Amino acid sequence: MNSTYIQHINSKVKLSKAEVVLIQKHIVHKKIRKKHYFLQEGDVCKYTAFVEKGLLRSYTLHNNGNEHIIQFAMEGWFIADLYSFLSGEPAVYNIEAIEDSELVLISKPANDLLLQQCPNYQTFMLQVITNAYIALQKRFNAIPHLTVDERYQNILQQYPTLPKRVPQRMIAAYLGITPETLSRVRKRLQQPK
Amino acid sequence: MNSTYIQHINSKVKLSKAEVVLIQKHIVHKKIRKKHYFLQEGDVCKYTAFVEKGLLRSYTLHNNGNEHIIQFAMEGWFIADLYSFLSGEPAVYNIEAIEDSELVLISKPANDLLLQQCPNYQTFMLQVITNAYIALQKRFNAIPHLTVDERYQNILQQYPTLPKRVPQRMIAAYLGITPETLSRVRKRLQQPK
DNA sequence: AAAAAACGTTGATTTGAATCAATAAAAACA
DNA sequence: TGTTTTTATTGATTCAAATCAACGTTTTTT
Repeated sequence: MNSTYIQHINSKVKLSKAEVVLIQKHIVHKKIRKKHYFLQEGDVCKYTAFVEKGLLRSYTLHNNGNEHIIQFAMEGWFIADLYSFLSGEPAVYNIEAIEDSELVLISKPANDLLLQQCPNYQTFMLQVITNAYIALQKRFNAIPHLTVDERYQNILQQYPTLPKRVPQRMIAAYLGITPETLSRVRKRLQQPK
Repeated sequence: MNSTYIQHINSKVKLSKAEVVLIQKHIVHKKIRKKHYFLQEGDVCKYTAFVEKGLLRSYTLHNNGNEHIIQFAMEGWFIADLYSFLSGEPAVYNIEAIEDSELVLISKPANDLLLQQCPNYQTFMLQVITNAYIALQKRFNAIPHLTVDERYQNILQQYPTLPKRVPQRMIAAYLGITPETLSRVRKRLQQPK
């Protein structure tokens, strides 16, 4: 049985057996435990991680010490500091496992090689990054014209399991509001009208 | 002399003469006048536009009637409703020329063909979309922890010519603030301390 | 060139979320 | 299992930006 990662690529672009072998040769499986860091701000992001199992988050810390969560990555998602990965500059994001997780790691050299030698891999990556861009634009677009209440409902709709898997304060940090405000949002939404 | 568009691609990936000819065969040059629309919300985005000259903006309208500007696109930038372009669904963005502009249009069929038949074109596109993603993430990341004043200074630094080319209220709409607030920001920044 | 529309500034008031603060509840730990 | 640490809720207060409003200026239109 192939890894979830290969299956995932194969569901988007049809891979030959040779391509499967090539990809398999260049990826590394890794488990990471809850609360452990996949990446810390200041380090170079040496790998892109595909989440086979579990849940991680990327975030930045601000002057005042509070966090802004950039992304939650669940099964089937990628997570990395893409700029750091591509440029070799120090990362600006921290990436932490929220649950015990199983990752597939792709190093920069492996990624370069696969992009060059496996056209289907490049096609796949173009799809992945395009989807990520569209999703981010959609999220970005929602900020100025939706109320906080609507933004919370949006995220619930998009990730119904999220409240069961992450503490409320992280959802607040993702929405860019304080935990107190989120608590009040939830209260408002419980008492409809 | 090749079009700016070909030069632009060629500066990122080395194109063969055959590739240049192929690309040239599949692009269309178009001029668009100030205040005219390249795309209107509800229509399908049939083309991606590369800006050879001029300046455009993409924006959405909200209930209350005010605009949120998603992107300014100057010389050397792409602009489109990417989701609509790729999916064929109606666009959610309006794209309007702020100045008389010269565009290179790439249709969906042309794009598909070039991605398939011209590996360098695919490599180029992967770079373009990756850079766009990183830029958007950076912009997104700046929102929660920078003050409005800092965000205005950021955009000035990034696009020093912008205030000369677009009305102030559009910069406000880009920053997600009201024109009144931007006016006050500018006043504050003029009187240092 | 005159009229109309859009734009930018300034002031007064309102408002939604942040902050400060205290307490209860749940989770992590030793 | 009991203790400590994190998390969630609720209330009071503050604050930054939105809104409402008025007015002069610039730009566009005819």
